[in-house]
Amino acid sequence: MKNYLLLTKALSDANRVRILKLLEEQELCVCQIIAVIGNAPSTVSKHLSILRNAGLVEGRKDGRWVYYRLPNRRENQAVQPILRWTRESVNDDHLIVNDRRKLAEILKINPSELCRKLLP
Amino acid sequence: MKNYLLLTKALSDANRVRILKLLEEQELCVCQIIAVIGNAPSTVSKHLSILRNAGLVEGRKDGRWVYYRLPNRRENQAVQPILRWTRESVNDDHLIVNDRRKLAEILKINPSELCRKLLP
DNA sequence: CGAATAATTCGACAGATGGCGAATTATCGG
DNA sequence: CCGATAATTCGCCATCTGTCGAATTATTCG
Repeated sequence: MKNYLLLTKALSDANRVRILKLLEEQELCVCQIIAVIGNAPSTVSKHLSILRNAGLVEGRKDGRWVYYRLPNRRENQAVQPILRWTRESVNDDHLIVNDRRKLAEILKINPSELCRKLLP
Repeated sequence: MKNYLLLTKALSDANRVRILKLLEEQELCVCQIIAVIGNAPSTVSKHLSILRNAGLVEGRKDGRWVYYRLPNRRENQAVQPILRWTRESVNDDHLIVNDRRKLAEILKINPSELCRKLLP
């Protein structure tokens, strides 16, 4: 039950679901997620820690950057059903579609340039 | 997304999950649910309305009593995957096991007697 | 080493949520 | 028709949660 509630609570916020949907596409650096979601860095960081704590994302540190991705079956088998359900349930939502569009734009920018733009 | 969040929010409270797990066994009258969960009637009623609003339970009025049950495939196909996941994910939790025990006791009592006992 | 920068943690605050008791509604039984 | 009763709605309160900006940590690069 404890773990079940960690999952459902993590999934009961729109911005966290948006983050998950972004990561369905590919691994992303925190500053890229910030650029799409539009919250303050501290807020996004907290969301990511909640998702990680529930086992819904994996973090990988590379120098100054931290990359997040969905766990593969080896890393966390338990969350695969709920990730699949999320993948299938939320797709044609305007917000999500628009996020994908934004992400495509952001991926054209060099990540290091991106961060300098975001934190003035 | 709106519907997805209705579901995940509804499922992100322990007492609401307890109610769902009780209903996996059989249709139940509100007073029986109150007897197991132990919250005030108004609280249980609110939980039930949140669950119903998410499509996770169906209510049926029979005279003074209202009975709740899980929706069958005809009534709400969309929630079947998440109900199945809930059924499979939360099972050997102490709280849930104990609720089943309590329910078994309560089912021995005539429902009309039960209610008189509960609301003194 | 020291300035710059990516990310996280901390502290504060507004708004959402779960809880209860009182009031209300609907229904049964005398 | 009227009292009793099952359930819901309402009003209120304590707590939790999402958000931000400031402070902190870790790392790169001049």
